[in-house]
Amino acid sequence: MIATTDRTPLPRTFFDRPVLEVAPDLLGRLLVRATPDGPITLRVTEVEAYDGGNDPGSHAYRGPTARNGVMFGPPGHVYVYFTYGMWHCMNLVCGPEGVASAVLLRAGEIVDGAEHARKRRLSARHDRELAKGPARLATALDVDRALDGTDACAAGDTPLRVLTGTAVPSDQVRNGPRTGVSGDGAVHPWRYWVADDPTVSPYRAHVPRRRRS
DNA sequence: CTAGTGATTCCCT
DNA sequence: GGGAATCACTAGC
Repeated sequence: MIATTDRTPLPRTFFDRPVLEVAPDLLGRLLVRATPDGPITLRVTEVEAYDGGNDPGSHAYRGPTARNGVMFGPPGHVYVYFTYGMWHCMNLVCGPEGVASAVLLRAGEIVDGAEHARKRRLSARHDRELAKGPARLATALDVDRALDGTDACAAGDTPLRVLTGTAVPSDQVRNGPRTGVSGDGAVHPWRYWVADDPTVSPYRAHVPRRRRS
């Protein structure tokens, strides 16, 4: 008997838990994004946890700002930030309202609507590279700051939703240091990925860069 | 395959 | 002012 994929939306209670519980539990879940061209479905294969005010690596570490306000709101909503002057990255807010933790979606496998994703990811040489990395994932799914604050648990005709999918068994979950995180936040092994999955991004340690003259 | 570097702009200090 | 939860491209092994 082969398990069929569960298309039921994840309830808000799924996200209203400690972020270190939610992060590994998101692997294998499905993200459905309604793009202007058509729907794209992504199976989540790699994430990172950011533990709000306790975590020097988190955008919320120094309190609420114009950028990170959504992180302090209710769980199950989307936090999108702009970085490196070019890219967007997408998170799902966890924990109760007032607790600013979130899970960064770092990579995934596009299981439906790849023809729409390819049009925005022209440099991808294989479909497994369409969403291999957080900014590639956001680009493939046409996610930018306009989606910041979107409720991913809402019913009806929404731009973005998270479905139950098929959770990855715990013996196939791996974890290690977070990619690109500098300073004291780098010590936590809060990156989680699916073992041996070809859509998981390569690990890159943080490298301080000097500004060009 | 790995390592090095330019691109480009928002946001906080 | 200058770093940033990154990517794409190049050189070299």
